[in-house]
Amino acid sequence: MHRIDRLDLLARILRDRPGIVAAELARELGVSQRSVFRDLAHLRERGYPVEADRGRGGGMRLHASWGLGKVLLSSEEALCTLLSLAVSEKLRFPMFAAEVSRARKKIVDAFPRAERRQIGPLRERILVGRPASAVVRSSFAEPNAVASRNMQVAFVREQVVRADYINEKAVRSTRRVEPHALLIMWPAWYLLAFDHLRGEPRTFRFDRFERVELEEVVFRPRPREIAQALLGDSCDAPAYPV
Amino acid sequence: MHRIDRLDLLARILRDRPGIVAAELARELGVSQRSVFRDLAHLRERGYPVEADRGRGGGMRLHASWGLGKVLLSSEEALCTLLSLAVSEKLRFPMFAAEVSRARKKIVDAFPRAERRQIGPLRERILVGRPASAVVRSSFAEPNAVASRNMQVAFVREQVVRADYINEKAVRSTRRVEPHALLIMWPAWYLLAFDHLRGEPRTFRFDRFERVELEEVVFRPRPREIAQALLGDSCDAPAYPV
DNA sequence: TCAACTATGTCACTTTCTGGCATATTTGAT
DNA sequence: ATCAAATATGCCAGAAAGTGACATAGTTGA
Repeated sequence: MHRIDRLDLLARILRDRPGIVAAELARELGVSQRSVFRDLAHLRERGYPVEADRGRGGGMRLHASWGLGKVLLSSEEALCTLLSLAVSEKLRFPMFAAEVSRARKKIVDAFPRAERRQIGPLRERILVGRPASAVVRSSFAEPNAVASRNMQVAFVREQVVRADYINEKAVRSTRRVEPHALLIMWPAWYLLAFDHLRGEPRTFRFDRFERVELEEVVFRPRPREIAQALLGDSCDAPAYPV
Repeated sequence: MHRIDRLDLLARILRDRPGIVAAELARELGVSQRSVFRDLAHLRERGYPVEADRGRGGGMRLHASWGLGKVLLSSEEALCTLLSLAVSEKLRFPMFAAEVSRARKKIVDAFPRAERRQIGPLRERILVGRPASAVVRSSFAEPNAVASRNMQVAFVREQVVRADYINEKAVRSTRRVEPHALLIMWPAWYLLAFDHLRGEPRTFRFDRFERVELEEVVFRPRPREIAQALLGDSCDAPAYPV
C-alpha cells in the first residue's frame, strides 16, 4: 500500500470511527504507532482538523464541522448538481442560502478554467414563472427520457438540436432549435429556444419533444433576450409576487 | 513540496491546460521529466484517466468525461446540496435524472457511516404540494433570515425548536415544535411540524416564524405520518397531476 | 498515584524517490 | 523516407523520505 492510500484510509477511519486510539489505528494500518502519529501530522498539515483527547478515555476524531471526505463527482454529475442548486436558488428554497452559494462556488472551481465561463452563467438560464394553469397541469406528462436527455446535453453544451415536436394540436414537426433557457411553470417545464424554422424565439413544452438529435453547431446563449422576447417581464423573480 | 501535493498540482494542471507536454510539466513542477512520467503513472494507478498523444503535436490531458477534481465540501455545504438535489428531484426536474441520483449517492457516501442513517431519509421529508392560491401568493414574504436559518439547522439535526409564530390573524404565539417535513406550495414554503403546545401536528408558513431557538431535545422524524395527518393524500407526487 | 492516552525526539535501517542517460515507439511534417 | 517531437520504459547510483524501536514528556480520568 502506498503512503497516499494509507493517508486516505486513515482519514476515512477517523471519520467513521471517532474516538479511535492510536494503538488501534497502528494495528489496523499495519504500521507502528510512531508512524501513525507521523501520518496524523501529515493530515493536519494538509488541513484535516484532527482532534485528539489525551489521557484515559481519550482518542482521535475529525472535527465535527468537517466530517466530510472529498466528493469525487464526474463532470456530468457536478453539472447536474449545479443545475439543481440553481433551481433551488431560483425557487427561493429557504434552506442554507449562504451554504448553497458557497457549495456552488466550490463546485464551479473544480471545473477546468476554460469551462467555468460556460458554467457560471448556467443558472441565469433557468427561469421560474408562475405555476401552470389547470389545463396544462392535467396534460403535462413525463418527458421522453432519451429526448430530454439529449436536450439536456445540448442545453449545457450550447449546441443546436434537430428535434421532433408535437404541438398542442398534436401536429408533429421537425425543427432546428437553440435551447437558450429553461422555464419552470410548475409542474411543467418549458424550453425557451430560438427556432431556426421560424427564425424567431419560441416556447416549447419539455414533454412534447420526441426525437432529439444534437448537431455540431454551437450557439451563444442569450437567455435574457430570448426570455424577454417570449415572456416580456412576466417571468422569474421580478414578476413575483404577482 | 511533498509528493502528494505535487500529484494534486499535476492533476490540476492537466485539467486546466489540456495538451500540455511532459517537458513543460517538468519545468513547472520543478522536477525531471522522468519524475513527471512516474507521477503520471501514479495518477493513472489511482484512477485518473490521463490520456496522451504521442508524436509531434501531442500532449497530455484528463479524459473529457472526467474533467473534474475533487470537490471538498463541508458537511453543511454537502447537506444543503443534498437538500437542493432532493427539491429538484421532487419537482421532477427533467435534467439528468440518472446523474442526480448518482451524485446524491456519492455525496451521501462521503458522510460518516453514523450520519448516513439521518441523511438518506432527508429527501423523504421534502414534499411538493400544488401551487399556492393567489391569496397566499400575494402575501408570501421573504422569511426572516436568522429564524429560518435556525429552523433549517433544527430540521436537519432533528431538534425541537422554541419559536415565535405569527398566524394569519397577526396574533403572535410562542411554540415548541418538532420540524418534521418541508412542504413547498410554490412560492410558499411550509413547515409540517408537531406542535407541543397543542399536542398535535400543525402546518406553519415559513415566512411567519420570527424568533427561533434550538433546544437540545431531539425527536424522531415521522414525515409520512405527520403529512398524512395534516394533508391527507393531497400532497407530494401521488397527488399529481390533479 | 496509576494507567491510558497523545505527542515528540533520536537514531539506525530500509524503502522510495530522483535525475540522468539510454532506448523504444508513435506520429505528423517536410 | 527521414526527421523531429512526443510519450513511454528500463536501469543505476545517490539523495531523500519513511520506518520501527526506544526514550521521554505531558495530560487526564479513575
